[in-house]
Amino acid sequence: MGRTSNAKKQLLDAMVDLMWERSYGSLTIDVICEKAEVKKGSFYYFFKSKLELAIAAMDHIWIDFQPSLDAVFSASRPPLERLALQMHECYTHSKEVADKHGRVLGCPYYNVGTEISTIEPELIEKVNQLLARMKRYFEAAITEAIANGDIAKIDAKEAARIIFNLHEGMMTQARMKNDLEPLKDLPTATARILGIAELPSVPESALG
Amino acid sequence: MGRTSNAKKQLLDAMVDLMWERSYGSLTIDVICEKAEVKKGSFYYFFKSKLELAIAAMDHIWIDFQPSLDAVFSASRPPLERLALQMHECYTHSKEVADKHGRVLGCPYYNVGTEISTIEPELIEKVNQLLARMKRYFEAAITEAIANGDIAKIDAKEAARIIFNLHEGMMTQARMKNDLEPLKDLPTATARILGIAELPSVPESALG
DNA sequence: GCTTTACTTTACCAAACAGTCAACTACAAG
DNA sequence: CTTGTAGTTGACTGTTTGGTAAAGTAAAGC
Repeated sequence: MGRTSNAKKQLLDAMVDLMWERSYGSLTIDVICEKAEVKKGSFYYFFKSKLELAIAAMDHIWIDFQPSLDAVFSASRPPLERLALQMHECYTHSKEVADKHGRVLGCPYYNVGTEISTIEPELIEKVNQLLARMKRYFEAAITEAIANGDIAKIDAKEAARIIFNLHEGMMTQARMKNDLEPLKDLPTATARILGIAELPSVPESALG
Repeated sequence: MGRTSNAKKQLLDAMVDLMWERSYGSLTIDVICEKAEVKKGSFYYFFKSKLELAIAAMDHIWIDFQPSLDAVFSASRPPLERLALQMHECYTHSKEVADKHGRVLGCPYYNVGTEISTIEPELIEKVNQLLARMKRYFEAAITEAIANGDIAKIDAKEAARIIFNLHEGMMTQARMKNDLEPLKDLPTATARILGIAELPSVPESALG
């Protein structure tokens, strides 16, 4: 079967970091290869272009990210608690990333999606698909909260869209200002949109 | 005083369009010059780099945009009506832009701000400054609405941050999906955050 | 240990690119 | 109408870039 390699994974990891830390357009094949410690020939052995690597990198992020989303939105938790935890995790996870990268970075999907939406149709399609998948977690929790009578009857799809876009808008704001403070508005804002005084507090058992 | 020129304005206009339609990173000096119908030598006569032009282009957008902001947030209108009109204008203006450019483009400040925030400190500073200026319109209207007793006493700065970021998040979503529908959630969402059933309707005299 | 196959490496090319410069031109003001 | 000045032009340089291809190498499987 020939020799084995981890160059593909190294390229994906490097691409994820670079797109997050910088931007899609500012990256060159040489820069990606240098960060991945892979020679250019190997790059073209595994990917036919920067675009193809970027699309694969988006899936790569999702595979890393989904387990924590599943944990936060676990059916074992009451729906409003899931949302409260997500808003909390958004802050703590962003802080971890900021500590690791020396800077607040926001949401990689929104960052590159905004940048390339008019330029790279295949990439924006992938980004939209993954963002839609993420939004469904919000929608399911809201639908369940309504069914439980935790909140008044509202349009769950609409509320999910609003909360999700607010979420992303705040992440973007945090990136631009290199400051985590905007994320602290998330629980209050979510509660307001759901028409309740405040979200339930996050149980200690869910933290750390 | 020597010969006159409109090359500088042509470059600024071209840069605004290109950054909005594409992205900052995807632009080369040659592309900018071609769109502006200006030779590269003239580019370097007026600007020392793409970065410097981009910074000037941000101010250029503001100068075009401020009068309409002033009109929408006119003190002659009740504060909640200003917000209602702004949410309405956000849709109609985005539609005009989409008709003209053949695509939904979102907010130029958020677009390039997201892209370059980690790369070009001078440009992100300019963007943040102009976004803060824009946010003040929201904050003033909310403060006045509270003073008038139109809405309950809430933290006006916080509410302005939330509504503003939601606003920008929705514009970004509209760009990514190339679809104006997300913007229709704005009036409902704004009302929820202000803790009222709905925003006042926009008087016909304010339209068109 | 030999062969096949999966991957690596280096050197290379052509195109795209940022940035410069000296010669040139239009025009405003005296 | 002439002179100084603001702006224009195109040709040029060196560098960075995407992309290729041919020779080389490690290991999996027989």
